[in-house]
Amino acid sequence: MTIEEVIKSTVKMDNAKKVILNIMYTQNVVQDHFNELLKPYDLSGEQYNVLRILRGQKGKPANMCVIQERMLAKTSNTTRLVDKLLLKDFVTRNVCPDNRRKIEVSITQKGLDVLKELDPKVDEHEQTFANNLKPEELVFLNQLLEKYRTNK
Amino acid sequence: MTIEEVIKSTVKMDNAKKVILNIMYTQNVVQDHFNELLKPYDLSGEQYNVLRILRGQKGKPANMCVIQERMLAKTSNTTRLVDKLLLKDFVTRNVCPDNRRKIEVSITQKGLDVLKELDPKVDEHEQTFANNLKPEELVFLNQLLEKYRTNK
DNA sequence: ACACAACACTTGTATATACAACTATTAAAA
DNA sequence: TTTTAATAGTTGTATATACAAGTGTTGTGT
Repeated sequence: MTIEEVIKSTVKMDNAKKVILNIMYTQNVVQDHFNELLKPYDLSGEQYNVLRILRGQKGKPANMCVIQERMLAKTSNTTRLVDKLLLKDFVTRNVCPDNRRKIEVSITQKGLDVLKELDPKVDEHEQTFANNLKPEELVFLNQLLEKYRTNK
Repeated sequence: MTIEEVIKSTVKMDNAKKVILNIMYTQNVVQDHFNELLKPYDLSGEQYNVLRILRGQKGKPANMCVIQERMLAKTSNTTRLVDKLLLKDFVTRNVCPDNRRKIEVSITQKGLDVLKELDPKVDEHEQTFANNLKPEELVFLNQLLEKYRTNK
């Protein structure tokens, strides 16, 4: 389905306009698909993201600003995101002894377990889309997107 | 900046994973840029979108479900979106005489004026990004994104 | 004609996000 | 040492979005 069909546009658009709509819409489609996957686990996409960042720390706790800078969407509310994860016992939160302004957030075993259960499903999600392209097209798509957003 | 640099990833990712992050992040960058543009006009991206759809009707009013199906993000709340536009006198809303379940929404002159003022800025926004790619790359990016999201 | 289903939209509620103001702690300057 | 500034997080408020239930209108079957 072309982007013109998606938005039922009658007029012809130039490629600069089309590419923006394509990026927006594709992100939407991918995100909807991912949210479906997460729904049974009562996790939002951003919450999952935080758990991934914490697992990437390999045992080392992360403080709030580290989490924030590693997230894709620079959400202004890491605190409340971590709150939600805390309620589900997926993370722990402690004041950093060296610098009491800082908070040390770590993933719990329960958090690691849920990630482990999700891993194959997330892989499958990624592959579902990636399989629509040849390996070299995938590489090229990455390069084009990177180049497209240069210096913003 | 590669997507690995953006999220400060230490480990190597495969291309299927990278492309998803690239799509998510690029959408984010583009959207932030666009929101900056709209800020002085007190319009959200979705509100702008609705105005564009209404202008596309060329005088013919659109009812709620027409607006909804033409939007990229299938938001469940066209009503409240139109409410906001109504408060700013950018649209009118009337019960359809032929079928009183339906609502006819039309853009006002004030709405058309604000779109006209925005047109060159939106063009510039689109070009800012598009200029990072050669014309044939832009075409290819559109094709790849379209192919990537096939059948979802 | 009446009951019932389908349609088009609205409203309530819970959650998410954006932005700014606020608190506590530490670092730097006077 | 006291004041001031910078840092790290938190909280309040307003707005946005998602999902489900509700209202009024029209269409269909008996």
